[in-house]
Amino acid sequence: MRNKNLLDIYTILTKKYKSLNWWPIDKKYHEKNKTDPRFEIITGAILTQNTAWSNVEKSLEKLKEKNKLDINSIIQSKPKELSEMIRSSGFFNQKTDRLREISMHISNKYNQDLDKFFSKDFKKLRTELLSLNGIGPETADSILLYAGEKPVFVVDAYTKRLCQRLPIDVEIDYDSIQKHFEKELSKKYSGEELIEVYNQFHAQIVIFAKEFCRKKPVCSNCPLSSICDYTNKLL
DNA sequence: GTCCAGGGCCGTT
DNA sequence: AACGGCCATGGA
Repeated sequence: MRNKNLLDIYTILTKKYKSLNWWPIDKKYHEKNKTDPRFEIITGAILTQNTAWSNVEKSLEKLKEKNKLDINSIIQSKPKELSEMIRSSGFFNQKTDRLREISMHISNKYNQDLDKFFSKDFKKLRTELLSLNGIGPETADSILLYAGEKPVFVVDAYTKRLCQRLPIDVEIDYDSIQKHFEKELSKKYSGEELIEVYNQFHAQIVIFAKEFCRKKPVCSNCPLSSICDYTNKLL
């Protein structure tokens, strides 16, 4: 049976993983420093590009130690200082440029005001994000969904792998997969609830793929084995 | 020691 | 349009 139903998959994964707190932010830091917590998500989205989150956490801690986790501080920091603080995230020279570029953009065009930034029509905002050097579709969509709370489904390497293995009948490119997920999920959900489903489902897929649907799959005890062709082929 | 992680860009076919 | 090389650290 090809073309697995996304709603079925979501139901199964929700049963297993309950409610995930996927993109934690340090609320206390931002309350104390009167900084915008959404910028921590923007920063994390860039730092985690092809990088383990554990390495990103170290960088975020360093930025917080030095009270630099805000747009203005990033702009004011010397590039060398900044790249040293985010060293643990890897690709630190590029990521320094990328953090500075998006910070400059939000500063120049929105006066460093993320309320203004995110109040823009999110489809236009997506195009705008993609025009920045170093912001590709996944980073843009992570920012839109997790910081902006916009109804945008985030696709990543794990989502692609899941689609190939189950399989889900869709072209394996970012936009096709995203469209398919958004179309299917918005049949059942809407508004705030849809946003929460996008949030949870993406998080579930990442956790699930790390645990079971790895490059070398661990199919024993996989919660999706009953509907996965890949598993059944192996057996 | 090797592999790879919550990508994206740029140059070559 | 598709593909390969490149960017770099730290944990498994």
